[in-house]
Amino acid sequence: MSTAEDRRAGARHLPRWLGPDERATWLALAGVLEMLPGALDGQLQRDAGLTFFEYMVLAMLSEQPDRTLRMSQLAAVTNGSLSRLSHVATRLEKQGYLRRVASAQDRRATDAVLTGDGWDKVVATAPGHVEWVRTLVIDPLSPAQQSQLRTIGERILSAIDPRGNRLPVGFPAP
Amino acid sequence: MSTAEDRRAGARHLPRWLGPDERATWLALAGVLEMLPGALDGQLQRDAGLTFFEYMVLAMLSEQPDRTLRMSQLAAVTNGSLSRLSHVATRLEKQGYLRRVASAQDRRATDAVLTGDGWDKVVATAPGHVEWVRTLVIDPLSPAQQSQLRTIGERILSAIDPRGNRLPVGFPAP
DNA sequence: CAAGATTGAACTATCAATCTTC
DNA sequence: GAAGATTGATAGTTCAATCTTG
Repeated sequence: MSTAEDRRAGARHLPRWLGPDERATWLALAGVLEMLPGALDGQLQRDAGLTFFEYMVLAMLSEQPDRTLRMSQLAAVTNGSLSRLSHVATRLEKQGYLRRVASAQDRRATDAVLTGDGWDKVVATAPGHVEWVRTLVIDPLSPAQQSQLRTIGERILSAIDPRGNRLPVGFPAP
Repeated sequence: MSTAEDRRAGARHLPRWLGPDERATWLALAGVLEMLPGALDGQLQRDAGLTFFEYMVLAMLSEQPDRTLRMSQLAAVTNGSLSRLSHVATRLEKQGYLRRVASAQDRRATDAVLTGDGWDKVVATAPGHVEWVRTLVIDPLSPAQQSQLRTIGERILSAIDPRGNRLPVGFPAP
């Protein structure tokens, strides 16, 4: 048996609408989703001519002992698709910040390697970027809130991708 | 007096690097920033042929008593730029979901009005979208965490835009 | 057939310039 | 001159198709 609302909405179950508190939570997060990427891209674009995703690619490579990562692993740690990474790698390669070399072990695979110029770029860019991240995200939050945000973020990520191919790689500390 | 690190980085102050906890917090949030928009867009694109931003535009209009909002106000409540909204409004207008009419009071202004088709589109789309939002962000969190996320999100938004032109408008409950 | 990766086309967003009205 | 809004060009992302190797 179905209700009038079911048929109107084409839903198989009565939709569980968000309550006032849930709605406020969601709108706050949605606001962050719309605003923060632009704020991050803006600083990096002005100061370094990089997008946030491009910076993350270079930064994640700079964390590796040999400054090298398989394309598929690099995509995982930057939370991007392989296709997106491939396009970005083409751009970064043209700018001389990384190069791609065929893997010796698995001949399907490609390794991305940070060049000397790429390393210098990260070293030059990281301080301003980290300052900006502090200004927008870290400093406005108490240590308790930072801890809460970490847990909350990890839960949401698990809901999006239960497999969770996110590797424990680091943030640049050159 | 400046340190070697200052000169190397071109920084005027010693960069305050993120500590391990801060770094984990930031990486968790950065992961959400990269993954969640795609997950939201994916559901809406498949089920309704809409982007998340397009859905928000229609949903915010559907909240208004007269289903009408000034373009600049609509941009504010959807956390988008006026330029972005203008392009999106052109697309939505072509699809018949909204129309734009010159304001009577201020002849510089334009009012966006949700059409009957636009209303129907929101009614048909909202249940599936709300279910997906529940699955990804509400249900994985305890009520306490939801409350924390709201406060945290609002703090970050204040850091990005201290003026905070965000209006108290609602979520669709058609 | 699955995994790793790349490519081109279509789409979306951003930026600067522009126009009109207050 | 500033506010409200639009436009065109540029740049970046996504999607599906493709290719090669395990």
